[in-house]
Amino acid sequence: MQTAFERLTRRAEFRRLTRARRRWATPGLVLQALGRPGDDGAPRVGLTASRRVGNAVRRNRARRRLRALAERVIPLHAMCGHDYVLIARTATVDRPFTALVEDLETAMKRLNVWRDQ
RNA sequence: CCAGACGGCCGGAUGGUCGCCUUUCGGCGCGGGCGACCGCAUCGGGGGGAGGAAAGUCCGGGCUCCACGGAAGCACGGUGCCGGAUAACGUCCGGCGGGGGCGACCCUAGGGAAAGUGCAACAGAAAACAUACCGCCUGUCCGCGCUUCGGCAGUGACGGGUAAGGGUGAAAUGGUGCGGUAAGAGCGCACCGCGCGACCGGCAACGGAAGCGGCAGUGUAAACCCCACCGGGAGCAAGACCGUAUAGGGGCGGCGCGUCGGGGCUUCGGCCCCGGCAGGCGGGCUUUCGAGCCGCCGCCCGGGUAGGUCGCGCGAGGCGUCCGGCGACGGGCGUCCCAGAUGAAUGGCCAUCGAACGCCUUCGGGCGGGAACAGAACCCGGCUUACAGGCCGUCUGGCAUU
RNA sequence: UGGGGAUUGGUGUAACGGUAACACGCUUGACUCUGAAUCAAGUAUUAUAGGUUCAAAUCCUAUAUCCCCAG
Repeated sequence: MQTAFERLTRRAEFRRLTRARRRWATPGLVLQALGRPGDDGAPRVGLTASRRVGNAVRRNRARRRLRALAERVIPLHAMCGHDYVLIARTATVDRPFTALVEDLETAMKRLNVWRDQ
């Protein structure tokens, strides 16, 4: 398997992507992406599930589905040297997994961070 | 069989595949160390990986830091029948009193109202300390009416007795009956209620009770309050350790007022200007000419923001069994090690099976449907709240049968 | 984690334990040729559930939602 991705863990890193205002929303999720100048390392991914998604069980489940989604798509198609944040929405829990995959691919293409194999 | 009461337990299952966190064992590699070994990276194998409420944060404790004098008291807050259990509790167990239910059983903040203060709307005559609106009985006086002239009944004014009756209210100074009386009244008597209560049972709460008292002060303390008991304060973001820099504190040591030529001024000490040479990271200010302050360089020390590590899971521990106890619980023995994350692991996807529930039904079943409440964050004991559905046991009432 | 507070018509606020008040709004009617203004009437599970009390928006307990403060 290719070099996977690292996780975003610092609040400042999340805020950097939020301030960039470069995002694309789909029914299943919202994607934020931003390049890291002068760094061509592995992509880094952060996951967010706010209280609007539901109670703790729904939030955990939404985050875990997004994590599984990232494990499947990011290593293959994400451009290196970029940070990504996947934000859960209310529909994330109930949406079919294949539709979530399409959502993420669409969002990545729209933000011009798509990389063909 | 129907209806119900109480207690306990479970709370989706199986498989495939791809992953995550932690722990342990082994292999290879790199780095450090004389070495035992330690650290890092990677690969492979094994073990473990959400709950009965993990939730709300309403109590109690452990643990840590702060304060302190072994404490005690005041304030404030809490608890509140009695006894026990416990590390402790507002929890639990057993018992008592009161209330509810045919019953099993359930509910119960349930100390003190003759220590004091407050409050009791409206209605009612009167609402807590004594009283009298209507009424009932009665005395005196005046007038009127009737009269057989003896009085009689009614009415008015003033006075006395009374607490039966009336109506109000949540609550009205015991209730019923008989006697009694001018009318009445525990005024007297009987029964019931109430108060005190020798004595008896019980560790106690409390229960029983001879006898005494004609009955005495209604309620409210989840109003203030009194009494008894409990509580020092803060919380794992506690607290400890490491510690980045072009940030910053302290100490020690080091780094400077060069010289030559020409000109000008002079209080004759020096000062200024121009040029050359040498040196350096070496600049600025003050000076009593010793130096001082800022500064720069080196070394050392302390604090410490980003961040990291520990705290962090062997414990009032789980399971089994025996003993003591009505029980909560306690004790002995055996056995097991059983989550530890930190933008936060405990999962994603697929398949099969599947309870509830809904629809249809020829009552055999068929179709749909797909699992409630909910996710550890230092730990433990409780309480409270949420929860589809299912299982087990004990007991009560009713019906039927024997 | 610790502490404090709020919840009353549609909205914003009142109410010593004793008929839930006020303003604006809304609805209906009157007045007007019509509208505005005006007048009249209506508009409440006092967040929910228990308890104390003769009586609870008020006192107590639990629950739900929301807000604020400190770290």
